[in-house]
Amino acid sequence: MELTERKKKVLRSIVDLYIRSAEPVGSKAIAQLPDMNYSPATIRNEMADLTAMGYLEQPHTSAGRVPSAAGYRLYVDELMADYRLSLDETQSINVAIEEKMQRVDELMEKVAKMVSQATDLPAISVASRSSGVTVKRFDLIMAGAGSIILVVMLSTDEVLNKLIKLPLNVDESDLKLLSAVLNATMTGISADEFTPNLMERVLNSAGMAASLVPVIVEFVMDTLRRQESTNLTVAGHVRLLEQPEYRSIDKAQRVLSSIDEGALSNLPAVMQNASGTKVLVGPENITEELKDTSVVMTKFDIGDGLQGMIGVVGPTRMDYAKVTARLSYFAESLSKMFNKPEQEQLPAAKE
Amino acid sequence: MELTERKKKVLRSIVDLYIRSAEPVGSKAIAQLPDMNYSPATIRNEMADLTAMGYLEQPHTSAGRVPSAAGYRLYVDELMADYRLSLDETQSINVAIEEKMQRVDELMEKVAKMVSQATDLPAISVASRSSGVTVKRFDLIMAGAGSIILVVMLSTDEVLNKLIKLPLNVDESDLKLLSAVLNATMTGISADEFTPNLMERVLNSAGMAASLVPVIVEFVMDTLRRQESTNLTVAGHVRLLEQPEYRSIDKAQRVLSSIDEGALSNLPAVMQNASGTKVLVGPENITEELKDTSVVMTKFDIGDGLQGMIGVVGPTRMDYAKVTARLSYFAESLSKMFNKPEQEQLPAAKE
DNA sequence: CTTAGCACTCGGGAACAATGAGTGCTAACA
DNA sequence: TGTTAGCACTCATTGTTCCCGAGTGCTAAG
Repeated sequence: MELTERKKKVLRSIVDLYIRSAEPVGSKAIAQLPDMNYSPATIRNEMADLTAMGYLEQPHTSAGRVPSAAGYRLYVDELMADYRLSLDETQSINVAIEEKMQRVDELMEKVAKMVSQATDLPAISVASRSSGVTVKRFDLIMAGAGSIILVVMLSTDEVLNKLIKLPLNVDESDLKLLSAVLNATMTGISADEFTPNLMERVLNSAGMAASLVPVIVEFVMDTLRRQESTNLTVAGHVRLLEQPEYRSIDKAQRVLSSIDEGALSNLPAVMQNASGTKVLVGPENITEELKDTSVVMTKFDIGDGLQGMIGVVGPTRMDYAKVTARLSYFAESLSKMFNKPEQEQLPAAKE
Repeated sequence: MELTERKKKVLRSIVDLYIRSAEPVGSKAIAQLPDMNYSPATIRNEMADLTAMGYLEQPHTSAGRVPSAAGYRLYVDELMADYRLSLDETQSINVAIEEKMQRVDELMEKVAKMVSQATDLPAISVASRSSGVTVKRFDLIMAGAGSIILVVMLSTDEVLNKLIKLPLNVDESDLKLLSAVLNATMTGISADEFTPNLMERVLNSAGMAASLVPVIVEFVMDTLRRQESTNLTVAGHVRLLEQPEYRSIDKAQRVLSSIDEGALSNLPAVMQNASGTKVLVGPENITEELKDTSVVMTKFDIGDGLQGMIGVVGPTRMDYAKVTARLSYFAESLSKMFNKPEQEQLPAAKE
């Protein structure tokens, strides 16, 4: 059975009101809305229908109506009006993004904080990688007595290093040999393509510095794997407490600790083949504890084969329109920022 | 007026009981304790005295007594019995510490998580540096078309790097010259010893690669400053909600957000010249919001001029003995771990 | 100095009534 | 046939009252 226009209008109004008030909405309140030219009684009839159809719920006989999960779903998919960001809002988002940032993980942490602040809700962020990472280049630097610095440049242009202190003596030429061997055999190889066989080969041709090889290999494998693992950051947990549905400590605690314990860690997988902004309404969430919690997520492009995701966690009754708008704007601005030609990398030399 | 032995015993018992129950303690409960051979009436008299002296408080006429801040202070300083860690406890702490860790900041994050888990309270951790950090050594690596890797080794033996992409052409020999200049002029210099004068000198002798200098200097200064700034990590916020005193959302929210907003960031300064474990009881805390919250902190040594601090945030009524014991044990184990000869750094080459 | 006894205080919970927002249904109206 | 006014009914919430009991301080006796 298809919904009549009027039913849609009523449903939308109920969700809108409920989002604002967090309290069951009665027929009278709806009837009083400016562009609703019907009496409470008529609205009541519509509400009874919508309840029968599963879009609304009634906490108890003498209370107003509350949207059901199906109601939210419909709202999000069809009914919700676009929210237009005000100039103030876009500006404060832009200012936030302009802050300088360093490494990817630190950056994602900051992004999460910013999103949380912009939405007044806990926010999550992840950076994940579509393709396997490999090493592009090895360098070994002799750094004083018994210290060697290993510098590794990844296929993503990220550079990592490790200080190796070792008791045995190797000299510059040994290192040169070893680094040549490494560059010849181990570049372009992802973590799971590395075989004991290959290890054997490297060891055999490594000469004097062979004892360094296991340390190096371990570091590299560790690094590559770490690059692939997506590390989910959550920021602004506390803001969940501002929401009326979490005024009961028990509930708040359950939700917050399940988040702390990684209940959201499968979100990246869920988003994998989704595009744009995705809304997970209450029961669509995987974990039991989060069943009256919703998640809104958006992807954005970091460049270098890295994909970012930002999202917001909140009560099922959250202002989807507003949240979605802010997230999209954020995502867009971030994409732009990452993909514009890197210019301020090298400011014109002074004088 | 000095406290009699019996008064001390009563006070200690009251605090002990209150720590467990979180509820005002009455004379009867104290009188019933195994080694308390007095009647409730006698205890009442003592309690009246202790109240007059400011060590106890009475929420209302017909309730039991609750320790005042002064009461806790006395308890922590003189009365509290040593808590002995059980074998189970030490073991689980050891297991936690054995986990492998990488960079210092990541490490401190993990430590905070561990401490929080071990104490069932929110935990904080900081690593701070007593002396200024300087650069020990510069290396520049030519990494393919227009890419240069800057590798910097700090006085702390930490190694950092940055990829510089630049449009202009420099060759190996230019880089050699520049790195020689850098090593000659800018090593051993801390962030605030760097003068425009020095910058001038470096620029003049840098030759072809002079346009790299500003980027390098900016990175180095940034890095050095970042090394000095102490970054405070908080973990396990949620556990605060388990405590009965934070069952009121408003209170919990106030405390949690003031923590989130950095209310604890001056703790390192407070600890600076303290030694061992320090307990900050309620009102001794600086921020208004944290006035019925206490903090227990311990220092430990990371080596390389780095100093670690771990601590716990909880209600003023917290089990100081237990918390202190766990913290000290943690601190000790961490110190040991960091300062033992680095051996597994280089496992014997296989075969 | 210790303790039994007792009158007194007062917070918290149970029981109960009043309030009012909201509903569903029926009947009248356009 | 769709809309609306009217009305009886439901039920969560709020306020009131009352009672209970834990705990106290004081006094007087041991």
